[in-house]
Amino acid sequence: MTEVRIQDARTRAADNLVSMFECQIIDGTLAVGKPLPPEREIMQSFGVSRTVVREAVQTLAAKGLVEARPRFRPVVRTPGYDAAIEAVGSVVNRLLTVPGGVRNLFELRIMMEAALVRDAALHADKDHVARMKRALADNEAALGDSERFFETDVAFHRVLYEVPDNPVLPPIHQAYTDWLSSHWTRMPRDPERNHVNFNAHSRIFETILFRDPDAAERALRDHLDDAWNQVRQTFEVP
Amino acid sequence: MTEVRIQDARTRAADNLVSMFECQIIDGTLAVGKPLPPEREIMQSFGVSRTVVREAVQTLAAKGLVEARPRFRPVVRTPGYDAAIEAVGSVVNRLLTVPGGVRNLFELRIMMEAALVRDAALHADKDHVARMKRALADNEAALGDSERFFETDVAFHRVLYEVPDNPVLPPIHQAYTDWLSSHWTRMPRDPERNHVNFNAHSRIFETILFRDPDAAERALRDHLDDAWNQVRQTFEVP
DNA sequence: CGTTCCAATTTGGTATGACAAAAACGTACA
DNA sequence: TGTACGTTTTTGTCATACCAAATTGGAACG
Repeated sequence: MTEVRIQDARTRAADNLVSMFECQIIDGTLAVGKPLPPEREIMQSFGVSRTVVREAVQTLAAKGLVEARPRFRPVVRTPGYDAAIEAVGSVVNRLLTVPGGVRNLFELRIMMEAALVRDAALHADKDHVARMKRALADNEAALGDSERFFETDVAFHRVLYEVPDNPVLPPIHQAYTDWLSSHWTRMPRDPERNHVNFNAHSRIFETILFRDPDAAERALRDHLDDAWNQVRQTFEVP
Repeated sequence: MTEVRIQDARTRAADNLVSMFECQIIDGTLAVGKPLPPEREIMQSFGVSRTVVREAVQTLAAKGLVEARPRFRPVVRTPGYDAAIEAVGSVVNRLLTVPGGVRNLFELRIMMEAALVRDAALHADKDHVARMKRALADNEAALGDSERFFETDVAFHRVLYEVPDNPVLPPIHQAYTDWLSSHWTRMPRDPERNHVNFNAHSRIFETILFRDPDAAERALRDHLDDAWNQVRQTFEVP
């Protein structure tokens, strides 16, 4: 009985296993939500040791293809854009520590949200507008409570990511807030700033209502530039 | 000698090790480019078995924090936005297989490049314009060679990602082309389409020269929408 | 017939030891 | 000084063992 060994000296068995699993996950042989076979079963069917199997599974989990809670069987993760975001978490966190890292990411966010408000000004329908209006009302109601104001602030911006109806966008917003929030929360919260931010949100909303993309972009850039200036001292040491 | 065990029943030792390494990498204890300590040394200093150490290292590699060539010591990777892109590769590939996955990603690209040409029309300096001009010339020179035309096509678009001078953007362009190229290359290449695309590029370039962001965005959207219509039949089965 | 509860079994997490092959190292040699 | 060779590390993999937690199966019970 000759074992089929796809393995020369310069490839790890675990990596091959990972590739196998990736294929089986993509083509549906391993169905979403279903657990992987037991490790001992895998090692038999692939003719490798359990060490290799475990390393492979660990890698799959790190890549975000399976969800592996300790002591439970790893289950094939439902393909979602949030998994993708999660997979980059570690690297991004590292990038944020290098000089200019936060700034680069924040500028990307500005650019993206500028595009989003333009899109909203042109294409937002009644439902989107209603959601924005509601988010704005929540925002106003929380003017006195800085903690809640932060939440409603995030929620207002999130609506912008929902307008184009592209499932990639909301997870991106989630990622931005996750990654940048630690820098934001260090910022001193005072009610006066809440008012400034709320007014900025109102202006953005108005420009969208007026279907004026240029004004919308300008309002948003003013808002985020201002926000950036508030936060920059927190971690920039010039 | 009491071992310090940060470990209750519901956390894996390997995961803790990964966290430790992540911290040490971020705070510079593990310098960039330097190899990790030998596995046997790690297992002693952390009081875990080699199995655990190997799983941790494998995970670090999957996350893109270290580069682990087989048989070589894993070296701490230089923090780059390309590493982040690479980390999501597996998940994205999977997303591209689900219905509408390619379309979602392509629309994100359209939105982003629309923002980029607007920015270029407003802020591109002489150097950027020169690079675009050159890329366009290469593009024209390759009109007869579909293989080379594709390369110069990509190169032209890349310049757009270089204008804002944000190091996040070029890797994003790289990611787009990596992820979508497999779908593009299946498209029939005929010289006539090359001409159409070249003309579209020319138009985009002109509008940027004229400092007309609206026209630039329109030209780019026309270009990419057209490209999308060409590719859609390749993988859409309506 | 359905539910609850307990024990037996399975399975994941970890440790240990072993070995081949490749890399790193040091030494002798040209 | 530079190169070739042999020794020592070190990685990749396997086999085995053990514990504790999770799963399973069935018995007891309502």
